[in-house]
Amino acid sequence: MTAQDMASGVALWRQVADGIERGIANGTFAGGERLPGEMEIAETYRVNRHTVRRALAMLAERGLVRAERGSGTYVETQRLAYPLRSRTRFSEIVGAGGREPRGQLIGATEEHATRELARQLDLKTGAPLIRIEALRLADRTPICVGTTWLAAERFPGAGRIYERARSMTKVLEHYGIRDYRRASTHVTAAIVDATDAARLDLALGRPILVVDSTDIDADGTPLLTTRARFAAERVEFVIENN
Amino acid sequence: MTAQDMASGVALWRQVADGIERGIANGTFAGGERLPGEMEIAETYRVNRHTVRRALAMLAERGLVRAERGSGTYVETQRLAYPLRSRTRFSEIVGAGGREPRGQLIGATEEHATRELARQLDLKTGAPLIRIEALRLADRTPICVGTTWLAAERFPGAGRIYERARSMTKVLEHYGIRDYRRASTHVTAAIVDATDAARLDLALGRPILVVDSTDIDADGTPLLTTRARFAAERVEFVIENN
DNA sequence: TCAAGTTGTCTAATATCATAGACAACTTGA
DNA sequence: TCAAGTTGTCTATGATATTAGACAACTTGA
Repeated sequence: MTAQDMASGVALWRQVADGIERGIANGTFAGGERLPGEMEIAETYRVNRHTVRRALAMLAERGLVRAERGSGTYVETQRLAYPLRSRTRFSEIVGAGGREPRGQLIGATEEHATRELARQLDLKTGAPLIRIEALRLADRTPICVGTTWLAAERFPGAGRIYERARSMTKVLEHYGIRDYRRASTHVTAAIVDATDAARLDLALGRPILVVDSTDIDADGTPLLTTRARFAAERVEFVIENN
Repeated sequence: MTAQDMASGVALWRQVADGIERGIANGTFAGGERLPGEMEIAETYRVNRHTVRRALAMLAERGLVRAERGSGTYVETQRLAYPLRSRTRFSEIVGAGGREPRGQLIGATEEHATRELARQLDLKTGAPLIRIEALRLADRTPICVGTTWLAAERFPGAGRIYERARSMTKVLEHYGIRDYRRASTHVTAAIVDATDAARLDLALGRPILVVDSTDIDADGTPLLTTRARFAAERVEFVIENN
């Protein structure tokens, strides 16, 4: 313990915790990676192992790391802070966190509107729909799979356009819609099914967040409705109360 | 002491000191003004008077406040926090502190390069130089006098241009240099001489900080070298370690 | 299976942090 | 001059932070 540290007014364990957190934030310790052993950390910070343990306990409580007895302490895969607002796009959210957003088309098919889908899109039951299945990733980590339904009459060939653009915003732009917003958002939770588990690279039995949302244009006309399934352990919805 | 404070890892006296320092920085407590009494501060922060005293002792040691027995504790004339980075300009630093930066040309003359100046500017000994002497102030307080040397062949008439622009950045822009950066910075201390004492409005015998620096362009070619003398009691250099 | 290395959990001693009270020394204004 | 209010200094006590050592429980790879 140096004289500087003694006069700093910041506890040693806190300094160690801050240092490790910085390392996680700037990529020195990547998500899922194993941290140096407690003894090694203690030596690098010239501090007792118990002090390191206290720092790690704080980081563990905040969910940044996870200790595994006998093995080591690992950087928890960083949860994506996902604000639920009316005008944010997946790419913006991921980009804001310094990660690269990716989109991947799983498939586009045609089907007919169920009563529920018809109600949400303000169509008649049985109306032709385009169903787009897409996977969204941050860097190489799958975040969510989303199923989007659009009216086939208004958006003919939307599936092929999404395949090239890989962005629903750009698909709507192709049809001349530059301004749209979230009309409603419903969030619930479930257990992942086998299909989504494979797509999301999730173990069976893991929880997912299910988000049903409908987007409308400036006139209030429904454009599309989406059911997105998020890997709960990789995302954290943020509702801002201002 | 709340549960939050206990787990923060930051000592109470440090929190109080930071709070008072913030108050000084944002103008809640102006320079020269009397702080609330120790008892009053203790009550506002809900801590013991001794804890406040420790906070004030730290601030006093850093020169931000000065205690006067029987009277009170007063805010010392604010020291300018001056970051030593490769791309910051005097005007930006002063402006960031909410003060108005001013520059004042003392004089511009021609002279020949000494061996040392030639080495720094990558010229031959005896090469013609332009020597610009300038005073820099924050609001009405002199902060430093700087002597800048430029190669006369590359920057003909730089003195007159500085006189109008009052900014070395703008002088370089005039010669088509939009990007330049600090190549080296050397800091030492000395006692002010009579000439600089008058310019800086400093008492004789007061310490100054002497900063020798050389700026280079994007290609690494030396553009100018400067010896700046700062009134030590009005400035505090900040070196960020990240 | 075993050795080496890891995290988890005890006990213990020392240093620092924070509170509490009392009084001295000093300044200020009535 | 004097009372009120200020900072300076001392003692004392309990809580927290930090270090130190030992051992258990567990994982990993040879």
